[in-house]
Amino acid sequence: MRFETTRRNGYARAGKLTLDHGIVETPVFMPVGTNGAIKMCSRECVKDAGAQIVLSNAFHLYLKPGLDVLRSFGGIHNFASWDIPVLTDSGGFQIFSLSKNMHVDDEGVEFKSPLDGSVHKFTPEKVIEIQETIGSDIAMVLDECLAPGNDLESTKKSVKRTSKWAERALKSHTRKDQSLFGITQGGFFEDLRRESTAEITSMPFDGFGIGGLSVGEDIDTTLRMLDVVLPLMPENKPRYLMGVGDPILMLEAIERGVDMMDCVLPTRMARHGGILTSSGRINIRASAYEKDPTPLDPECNCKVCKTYSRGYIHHLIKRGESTGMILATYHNIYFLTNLMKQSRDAIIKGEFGEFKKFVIEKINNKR
RNA sequence: GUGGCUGUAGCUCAAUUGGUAGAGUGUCGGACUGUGGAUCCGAAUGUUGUGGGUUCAAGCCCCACCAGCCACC
Repeated sequence: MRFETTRRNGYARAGKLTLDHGIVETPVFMPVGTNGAIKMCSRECVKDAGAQIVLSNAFHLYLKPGLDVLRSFGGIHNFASWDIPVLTDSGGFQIFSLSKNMHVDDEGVEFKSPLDGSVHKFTPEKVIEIQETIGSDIAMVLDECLAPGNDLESTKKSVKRTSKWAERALKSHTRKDQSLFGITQGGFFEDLRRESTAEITSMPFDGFGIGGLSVGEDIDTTLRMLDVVLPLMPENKPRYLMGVGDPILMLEAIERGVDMMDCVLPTRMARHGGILTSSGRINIRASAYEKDPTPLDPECNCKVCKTYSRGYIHHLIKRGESTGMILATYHNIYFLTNLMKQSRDAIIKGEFGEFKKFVIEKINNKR
């Protein structure tokens, strides 16, 4: 892996990430395909919508189809016929989001499969093994992502644990053609955020994730944490803000120096009729769009917006037609990849501040 | 034609011995951020087929009518 920042505008950066399966221009949005597919979007559509890299998930792929199948195909690229870079999340987030059936200790995480109730144990080493089998271009270490509301003491303990896990992950990682990212945590305590960032970034990872944000806290808190953390991160390595896909928050993150982001929100929302537009989010199910002949976003140049009306997609989504979900998903992915591309262009021109202000004002005005 | 059953929210149905109607679904909004096409939250909706009667009180009891279904001639 090679990463270079080609241009900077304040703290915002335009960069280029070179991976075995392709070059990724940053800032970048990465659509999420947990099970080896972006829901409602074929590989062709994903690429067509502008995605340069996609996410998958060690936790889910390990459960199904399982390592045997992945091994027999020689990894996710061959299995899913994905010829673009793939990043796999470790499953750390699942500890948090599926915590009812999990038990965490210093050794690792024991959990019951939500699919069949079987018991499994993830350790930092196991999660590396899984991701090496998957063969993703970028692997993430196992971390512990706490829910908001944890006190200082338990968060501190969690930060220590995440650091220890990071060391173990580094030691067990063998594939030279796979990059490994560490993940910083720290809840909503500035000191712990600093501590975690210092510890994790002192280790020889290829890049660094910022975890545990956008998990229910308000946006001011998120931004405060970013303000604390980003200046402490190495200039020469990519920074990945995990789980953020709100346009405004993405722009705020880019302004502070974030290079990569992923989120299920745009694709999940699309399936329920949530459409991202340049003048804010709309719910296409609303009866106001029943007879609307205009495109989802009049300012969008994507294929869906050039072809279909709001009224038609309103009808399809309300009827649960997968075609409606497919069209909405395509548009939302296009919208975010396009927003990233525009951000990049603005950074290169040295106009990111103005660009961000313009976009955010437009989104806020219409609502 | 005769006998029986049924008629309650758009739909499918609840409502202990008569005490002034609820649920699911659908509809209309909203939430969702390292993926549940999942889920959650909020809202609206009925002169209980029609017309009478009994009763302090009727979706429940009585009568007539209407509609649908079943059975038998």
